Amino acid sequence: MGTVNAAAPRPMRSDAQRNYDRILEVASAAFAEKGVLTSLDDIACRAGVGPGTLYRHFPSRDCLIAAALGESLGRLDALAGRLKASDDPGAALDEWLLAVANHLRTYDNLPESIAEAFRTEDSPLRASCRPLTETTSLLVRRAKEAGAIRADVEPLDIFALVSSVAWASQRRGDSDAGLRRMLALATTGIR
Amino acid sequence: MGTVNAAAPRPMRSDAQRNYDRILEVASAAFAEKGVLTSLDDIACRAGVGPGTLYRHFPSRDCLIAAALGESLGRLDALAGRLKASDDPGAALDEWLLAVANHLRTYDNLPESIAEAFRTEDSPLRASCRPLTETTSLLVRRAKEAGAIRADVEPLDIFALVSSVAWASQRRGDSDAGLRRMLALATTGIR
DNA sequence: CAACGATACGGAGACAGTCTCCGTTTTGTC
DNA sequence: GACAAAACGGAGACTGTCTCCGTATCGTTG
Repeated sequence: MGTVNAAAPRPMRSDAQRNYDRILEVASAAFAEKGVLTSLDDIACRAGVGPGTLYRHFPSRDCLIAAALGESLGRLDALAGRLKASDDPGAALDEWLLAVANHLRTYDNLPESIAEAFRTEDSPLRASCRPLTETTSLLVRRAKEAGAIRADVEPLDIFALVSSVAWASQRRGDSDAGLRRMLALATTGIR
Repeated sequence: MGTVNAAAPRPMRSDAQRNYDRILEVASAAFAEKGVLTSLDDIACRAGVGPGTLYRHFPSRDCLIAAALGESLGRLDALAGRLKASDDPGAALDEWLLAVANHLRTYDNLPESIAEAFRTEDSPLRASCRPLTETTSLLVRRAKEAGAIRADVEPLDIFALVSSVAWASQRRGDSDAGLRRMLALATTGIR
C-alpha cells in the first residue's frame, strides 16, 4: 500500500485535546477523593464540559479509570525495571506484590472494577493491567527458579491473592502497615 | 411493671405476613439468580406488591439480604455446634473457614455487601453475621490453645482473609475446588 | 354483623445516575 | 472568508431507589 500503515493517528483538534486533559485531571481528583464510583456526569460538569463530551473521549467508566491510572502505572513500570534486574528474586517478588497491592488501592473501589474488568475480554482497564500481570509472571518465574517459592502456584493465583488482600484492606480502611501485615499473612502460603 | 417485658411483638396482620413471605421467597430466588444487586422494585413487582410494601418490610437492601440469608445461616449454625464439640481444633477451624467462605458465596456480590455492612455500626446484615464471627473467634481461640495456629493472628484478620478469598473466587468464577485451593493457599500463613 | 380505628397496601412521582442523539459551534485548511 | 470535518453540549430517554399519602383491608368491639 501507499500509506505508511494502518492507523495514521491524526492529532486531536486543539479544543478536543484541551477537554480531554481537563476531564482527566478532574477525574483523577474525583476518583482520589470519592472513589471510582463517582458520578461521571458530575465529573463532566466540574470539567466544564457536557456529558456527551466526556463519553466521546471515554466511552466507559473503565476507560476513564484506565487513563487516570496512568501515573501510578508509570511508577510501577519504573519499579518493575529495577526489580527485574534484582539478584534476589524472592525479595523482588515481595516488593513487587506490595507495590501492586498499593496500586490497587490508588482509588476506592478500584479492586472491584479491575476484577470485573478481568471478566471481559477487551476491557480497557484490563488492558492497562497487562504490563502489571506480565511483570508478575516474570518475577514469579524467577522466584520459582531460585527456589524462593513453591513451584505449584500460578502467577494468576498470586495476582488474585494480592487483589483480594488489597480489596480487604481497603474495605477495612487499613493503614499501610495493615496492608503489609495482611499481605505477608496471605502470601506465606506461596513459599 | 405489670407487662411481661419491653417489646410485646404483636403478631403481623395476615396480609402483611403473606406479603412478607412472598417478598422473601422472590428475593431469595432473585438474589440466587442475579446476585444481591438486583433491582428491588423488580423483586417487589415479581412478588406482586408495590415498592412501598417491600420497603416497609425491609427498609434497606441489607435487611432483605440478611433475611434471605437465614437458611444458609441456619446450616452454618448447625455446623458450628458440631465443630465446637470437635476434639481436633485445627481441623475444625479449617472446616469452619471453608464453610464460611462458601456462605459468603451464597449470592453474587455478597462479600462486597457484607464488607460494606461491617463499616456501619448498626447494619442488619452485620448483625446477622454476629454468630458467625463469634464462632470464628471461639474456634480460633481453641486452635491457638492447641497450638494449631500462630498466637499472633486475630480472629478479625482471619475473617477478613476468608472474606477476601471468597470475594476473589467469586470474581473469578471459581469452582468449589478452586475456592478450596485459594483458601488453603491464603491460610497457610496462619499456622 | 356493622362499624370503626389501626394497620397495611400500592403506585405515582421526586430524585439521581447513565448514556445518546442531534442541532449548533469551533477548528483548521484551501 | 468560506467550507467540510470535527467536536461540543445539553435535553431527554431510561433505569433504579425510595417516599408520601389517599385508599383498601383487617380484626376487634359493641
